[in-house]
Amino acid sequence: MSMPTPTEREQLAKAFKALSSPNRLAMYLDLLAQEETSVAHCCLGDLIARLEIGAPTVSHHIKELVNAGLIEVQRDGKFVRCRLNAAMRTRLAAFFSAPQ
Amino acid sequence: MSMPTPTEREQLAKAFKALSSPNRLAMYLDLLAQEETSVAHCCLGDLIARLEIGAPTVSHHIKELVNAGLIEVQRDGKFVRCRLNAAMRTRLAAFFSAPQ
DNA sequence: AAAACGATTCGATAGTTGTCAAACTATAGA
DNA sequence: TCTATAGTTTGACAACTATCGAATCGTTTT
Repeated sequence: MSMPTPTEREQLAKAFKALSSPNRLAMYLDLLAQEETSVAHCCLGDLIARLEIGAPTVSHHIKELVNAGLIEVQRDGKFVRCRLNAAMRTRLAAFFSAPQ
Repeated sequence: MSMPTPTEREQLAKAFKALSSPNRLAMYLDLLAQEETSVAHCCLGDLIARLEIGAPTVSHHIKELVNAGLIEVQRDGKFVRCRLNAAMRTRLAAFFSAPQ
């Protein structure tokens, strides 16, 4: 991996900060698992049910994850569907990958 | 990547928290760059010179990075040599790698 | 032994953050 | 239009954190 520019470094720090809260990491892992089992939908209610925190907190965390570029959301009627941002995932994988 | 256990999740969150501070991420990047250019030594003074923060703060950050399993340190006379923990790096790469 | 140097510990402080309860908005269905 | 459901916003607070200056510790050099 080549040396990130200062801007890239800030984006990386932002992504890591987003994943540094245990509950936010759990949310990311939930979406990761969903990705791999091809389950179609994942709305905030699902995440709220699995974690032991309130709706406002989940809503707040989702915003952080979106802002960090880690996930994407999309309104679908009453629901907000969440899924991983594949590009960012690839980028983070590259960051930690040893050269060659 | 298989679903991490709760303990693994906490270790991951800890690692991400350690990388979420811009200055700590800069330190990690410094060591990463060193790794790839095969420069032998890197003591705290080097990191202090490159960042604009004081020695006590750098010392504190180093402890956090060690505690998160991201780097390793070793006393060498007056100096403290720092280098990446390769195993943790591999683990984090695996975390973000898409399946297959 | 004394001075110099590299690093750590301590105490304090300004700023950040995870969480909640209450109030609110938006959409869907009766 | 009324009601229920899904999610958001606001305001507040306790806990945490990045940073600093001053004092201290450990090692090397003189």
